[in-house]
Amino acid sequence: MNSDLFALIRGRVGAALAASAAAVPEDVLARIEVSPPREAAHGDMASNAAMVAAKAVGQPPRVLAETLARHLATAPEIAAAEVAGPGFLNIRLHPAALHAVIPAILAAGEAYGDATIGAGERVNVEYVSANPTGPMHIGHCRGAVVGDALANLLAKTGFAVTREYYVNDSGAQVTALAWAAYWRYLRAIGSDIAAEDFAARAPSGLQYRGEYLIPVGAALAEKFGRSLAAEDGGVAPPEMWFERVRDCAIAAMMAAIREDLDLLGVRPDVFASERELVASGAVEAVIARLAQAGLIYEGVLAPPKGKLPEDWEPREQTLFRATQFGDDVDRPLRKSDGSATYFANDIAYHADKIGRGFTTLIDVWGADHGGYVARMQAAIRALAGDRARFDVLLCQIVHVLKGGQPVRMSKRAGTFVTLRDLIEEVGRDVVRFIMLTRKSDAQMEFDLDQAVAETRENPVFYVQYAHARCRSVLRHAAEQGFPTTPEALAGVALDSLADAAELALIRRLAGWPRLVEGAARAFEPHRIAFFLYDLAGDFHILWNRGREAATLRFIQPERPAETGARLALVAATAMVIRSGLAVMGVAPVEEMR
RNA sequence: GCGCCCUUAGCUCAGUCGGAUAGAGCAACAGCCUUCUAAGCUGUGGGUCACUGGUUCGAAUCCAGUAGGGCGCGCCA
Repeated sequence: MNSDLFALIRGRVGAALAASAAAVPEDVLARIEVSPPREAAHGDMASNAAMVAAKAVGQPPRVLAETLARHLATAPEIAAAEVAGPGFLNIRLHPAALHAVIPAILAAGEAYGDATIGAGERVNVEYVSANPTGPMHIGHCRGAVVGDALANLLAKTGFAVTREYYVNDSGAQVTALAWAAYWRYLRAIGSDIAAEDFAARAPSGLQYRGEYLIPVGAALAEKFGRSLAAEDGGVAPPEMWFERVRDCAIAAMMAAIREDLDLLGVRPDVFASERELVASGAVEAVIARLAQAGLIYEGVLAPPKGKLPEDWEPREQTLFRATQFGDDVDRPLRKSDGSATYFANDIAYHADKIGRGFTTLIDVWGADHGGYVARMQAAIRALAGDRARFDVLLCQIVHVLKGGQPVRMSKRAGTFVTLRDLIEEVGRDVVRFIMLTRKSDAQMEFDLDQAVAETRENPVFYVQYAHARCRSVLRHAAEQGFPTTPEALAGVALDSLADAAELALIRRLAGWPRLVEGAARAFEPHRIAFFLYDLAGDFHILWNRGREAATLRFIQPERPAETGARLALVAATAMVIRSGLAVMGVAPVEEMR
């Protein structure tokens, strides 16, 4: 059977429509849905087909629906189809059709729900891309998890996914990092130069004062001795030390970031270096391309409307005609010293991705970069027209709560919560799960107390608990001599599964492929978390029924046939939970401690 | 001032390319259980989907405007 029951029935509806009416346009067909009904009393599935197609067919919705219902009633899976409301088709399935979901799951394993909508299209998901200027903190964490889960989701639905991290190892922030590391170096070789005195001598002050650079200073002292300092152990001219210190500092920061990512279970396929990109000439090449296309000019931008910045003065700049591609203003590509802006580098980077053969580019950014989306969109349209699709997922800020109080984070005060701290406090799987319990563009509160609570309030616990219960049942059954392998359970008779709670659980399982596909199309990995929470709820209900009525327990030693059917259902449930957790990058637990 | 995102139950949030009587958890209230399958279970109340207008068979969903919140706004990345 088709392993997506909803897709199967949608096919039946399509066939019924083809048999009842003249050709219906493609765009109308595409709008036909077969979905779970809001009310369980409406049956197993509902379709809007008659309402959607009524106009094209030239019949009132209810009349068309009656015709479709008659055709549908002849389909082997369908027990009844009736018309309701303004023209809904309510479809009731034969129990056997629902039951067939279970062996399909057991046969497919974690691959149940895999789809082919990606058709092998090459997608590049760029996420995290934290500047290599310090350890990762909570602010980076959400984007890392969302990007990683999205990549998993797209891979599951047939896209050829590359996970990429863009290393901003060029520019002012990295220069500031080099100076900060140099200060730590001077301290390491015995200089007592104070932070304020050093800041006065560094071109952009001393921006990174965190203790995490102390080991970098020590390593520099170890490697270079006093050779990077002036005779008196003070600040030497940058030509003497800058590149070596910078490279060393970046390497140390990237090593730390990779460790942090690894703790989180994030392992990018590609680390793309901005500095290498610039060195390769790609930026000048892409500016030349745009110039050739007539999309660059020297001009003066109008000041922002409303209140004028204090230091505003008109300046002539090299501008990209972003307004031709939907942006509000044209955007500068060069600073006044002639060097490229970050935007110019980023255009070159995205052009590079397109050049590597990706046709869908997805960037996961912090919400503070929201104002940047339109110009990047414009640049990509200018370069690739409609040959490449570009989407940005903006991740809103995460507020951390402890004891009901917000945990204030300040780099300067040194109180920011690092990713490592967070993982050590609640665990990697909890971090990943919680980060996916909100739409990415909604603000989120991360309640440290709730994250480790063992109650229904904690979705991680609730879902893991359902999986552990499933596994526990299967372990007990195996001890009592019941077959519990997927192969064995895929062959058992399932007729006895007729309880309302059992059928509700099966319906939920049947919806997994549909959910996966929808989440992938919308780039919304958080839907997986909500689905698993609901699925866990359905399972827990069934489990609790057994507390009251012994005959509803999964294992019935005197009734091997019913037990087999229930074990198959339990095994299928565990499999779908595993499958969902795999997308989220969370490891399923076999038992609760 | 302009642009983007957001506004759904007391709280935190779901809500599928527009679909039927808008859902869940928490909190509140009322019962049950006091056990063994494992950290309780069942039920009830609670909504002008920020507001106003529009599109249509049908709008929380799309469009326009208003109010409130977040983010951003020429050589930071």
